[in-house]
Amino acid sequence: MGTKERKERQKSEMKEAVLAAALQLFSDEGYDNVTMRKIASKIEYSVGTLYLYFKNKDEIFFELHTIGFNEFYKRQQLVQSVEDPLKRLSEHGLAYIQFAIDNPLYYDLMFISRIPAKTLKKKDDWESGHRTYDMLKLNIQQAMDAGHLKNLNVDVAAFSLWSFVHGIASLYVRERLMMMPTDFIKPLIYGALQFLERAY
Amino acid sequence: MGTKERKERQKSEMKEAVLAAALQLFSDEGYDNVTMRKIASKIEYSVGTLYLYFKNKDEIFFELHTIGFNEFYKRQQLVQSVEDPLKRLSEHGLAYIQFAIDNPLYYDLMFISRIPAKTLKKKDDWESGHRTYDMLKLNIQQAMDAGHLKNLNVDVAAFSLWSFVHGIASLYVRERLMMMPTDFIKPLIYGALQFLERAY
Amino acid sequence: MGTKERKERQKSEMKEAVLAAALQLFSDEGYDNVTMRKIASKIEYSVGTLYLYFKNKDEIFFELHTIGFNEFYKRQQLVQSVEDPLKRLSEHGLAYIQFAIDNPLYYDLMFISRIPAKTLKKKDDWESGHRTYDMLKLNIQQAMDAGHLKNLNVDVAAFSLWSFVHGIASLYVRERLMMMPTDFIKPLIYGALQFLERAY
Amino acid sequence: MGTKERKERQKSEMKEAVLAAALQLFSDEGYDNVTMRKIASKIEYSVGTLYLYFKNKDEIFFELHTIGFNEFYKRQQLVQSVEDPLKRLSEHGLAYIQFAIDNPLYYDLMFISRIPAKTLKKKDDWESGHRTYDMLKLNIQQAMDAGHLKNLNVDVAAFSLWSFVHGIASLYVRERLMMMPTDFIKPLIYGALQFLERAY
DNA sequence: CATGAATGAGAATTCATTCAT
DNA sequence: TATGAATGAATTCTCATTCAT
Repeated sequence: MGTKERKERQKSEMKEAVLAAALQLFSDEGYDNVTMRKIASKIEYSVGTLYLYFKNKDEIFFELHTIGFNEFYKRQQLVQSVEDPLKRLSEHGLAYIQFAIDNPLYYDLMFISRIPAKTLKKKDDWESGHRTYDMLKLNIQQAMDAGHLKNLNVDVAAFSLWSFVHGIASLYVRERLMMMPTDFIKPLIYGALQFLERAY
Repeated sequence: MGTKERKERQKSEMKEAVLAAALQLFSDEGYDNVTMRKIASKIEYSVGTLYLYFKNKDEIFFELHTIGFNEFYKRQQLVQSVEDPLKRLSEHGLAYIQFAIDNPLYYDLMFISRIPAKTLKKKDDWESGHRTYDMLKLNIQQAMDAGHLKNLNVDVAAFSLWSFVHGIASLYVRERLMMMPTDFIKPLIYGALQFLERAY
Repeated sequence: MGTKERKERQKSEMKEAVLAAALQLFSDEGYDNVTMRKIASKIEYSVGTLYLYFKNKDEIFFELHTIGFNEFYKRQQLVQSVEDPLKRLSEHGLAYIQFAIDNPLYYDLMFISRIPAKTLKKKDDWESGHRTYDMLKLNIQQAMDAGHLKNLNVDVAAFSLWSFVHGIASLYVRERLMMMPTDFIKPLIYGALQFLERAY
Repeated sequence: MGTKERKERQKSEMKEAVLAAALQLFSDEGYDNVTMRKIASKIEYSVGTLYLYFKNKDEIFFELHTIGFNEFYKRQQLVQSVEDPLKRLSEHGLAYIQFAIDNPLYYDLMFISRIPAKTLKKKDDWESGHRTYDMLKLNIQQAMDAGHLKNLNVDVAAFSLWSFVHGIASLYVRERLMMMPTDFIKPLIYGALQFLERAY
């Protein structure tokens, strides 16, 4: 029945609206300063309504967490189609940062924020994080096999690359770059990625 | 008067005790879970007493912020005595990370945490941040003048270096490295700093 | 019209289902922990539906009250067919307790529970309580006329008998006898009734 | 110091005021209908203040429970000084009921109310209940040894006596005797106790 | 200087009830 | 008739802050 479908759609639209509001508030005010009241009033509903869609506050944040990691993993995977190992490595870093630029709120939630302990217990999420790290190590190994990144330990290289892109992403996401003229920021980021390649 | 001085000293000892307790709690329980009551009971005073030394909770954290930045600047300055420009650059990075390792709570507070908006208005703090960044740029320029870091823009290089060390420090401070064996972490960090030098 | 009748029947079947669910929940979770949602989900209807059959939550419990008192009175009346006054008195007590054993939820609701003040206003219910008490007094009088319960005031005797059976029933219903081995409880109760007869 | 003592006294006076208000409300409105707000406003304090004296709502009720059982046990013990076993038994019953008459709110809380599960866990309280029951059985045995209560099982007798006095107390406490003229109630109760003795 | 009592505002969550569909 | 979405008011509990002593 069309009716049933419409209802389903409305329900999921509502959930999305709640999640979007929560994500925005979370980014603006920090995890602990987001109250159910604030989320509710942002979407102009009563507080109780939130509880029709989510069991409790934690669940809202856990759901955002999951969505973020899924999208993250998907993006990272796309890079794997690049043939040349060195180019793949570069694209990998670019994709990482691009994810942060495109989804700064998610990046913050996933990689910077302190997260409520309860949420952390559900380890499934971290898996896509680990899978991504393994993917990075594999790419590094293949680049090494192709004669690059000489005289380096895989773990050190992986950690270095991750630190670098995480540093960039963090500064961008937490707006520590605001001192720079806006037009300047992205060239800076891409410049930094090129800088990194000098070390390969 | 000696009396006056003693009182001053006692007063500042008390403030330090409060700040130390607050910093510790901040680390143990996360920014938002630090309550005035917890700070007070940690130093075995009553809550009301805190208000004799600090106007309010924000002021406590603002003061920590200031202390952190001063210490940070002092540390960075020590490096300037190194003659060789390239060596100086390496030491600069090392000092940055060493600060984070030695003072993870301060690093977190200064470069990662979200700070209540009110606090941020007092811009004085950031000054030592800016001074440090200028110092970095100067060091880079001098390294370039000495023939290193060829074909690079100063701003790009400064941003790259900062990102790199901030990335390392962030991952360390927010315990995103917990997946690694403990003994492994510091070699990894020093390895990463060497990796960076390949790009010089 | 048959249609009308069928509808009536369906309506009253629905009401009964609601009342049964409410009574059960009342027993399982305590009066105040029964929510409309729980009742509704127990009979697998939506909450709103309850309001088609009952004005509000109070009405549900008031109706249970009424049903209980009616059943109670009916049971008590059956005893009146016993010829011998003394035997009739004994049977009366037994029937009282048997009602509590067979319908602990009703007994609780009727004679122990605090009922929302609103409900109590409707005094009709108590009538069957009064009628029963009058019946008891009549039976006592007739036993006296037959030479039993010598030297006793009717009111004192009635109150004594009622207290006794109510005491037993209350302890049973509110599970204050749980310390006793299960098999022991009913013999105890019947023993107590015989004990009472020693005073006749 | 007198100051310290005065503060102690004030503190315990406050606790008592809270407990008294809670007990009254509890009796008037039933356990679950007593809210912290109601208690607070009855003593004309803010809600938060209650939490300075009691950890949470349960603790208030648990404390009342404890006080009640202690007083109860003390009262029951007094009777033991009566020499004559039969007289002692009578006094025992009288003391039981007198406790209920003097402390109807406590009696309700202790022997009639449904109590939050958490409270029940702390079994210490029940001990004085059990000790009292054991005392009753002992007294019965001694009355039997003195030639009374012939042909009776101790357990049956104990249960009968308890049921009887509990029945009276319950009806009194829950105001099921309101249909009787006030002046009539107490004579009725004492009459009932005499009635009971006919069975000895 | 130090305290501890007090509070008002605000947090998460629950629930009886209403109402458009 | 039946529903499910929505809400307002209520619940327990916490906390930064004030203030008389």
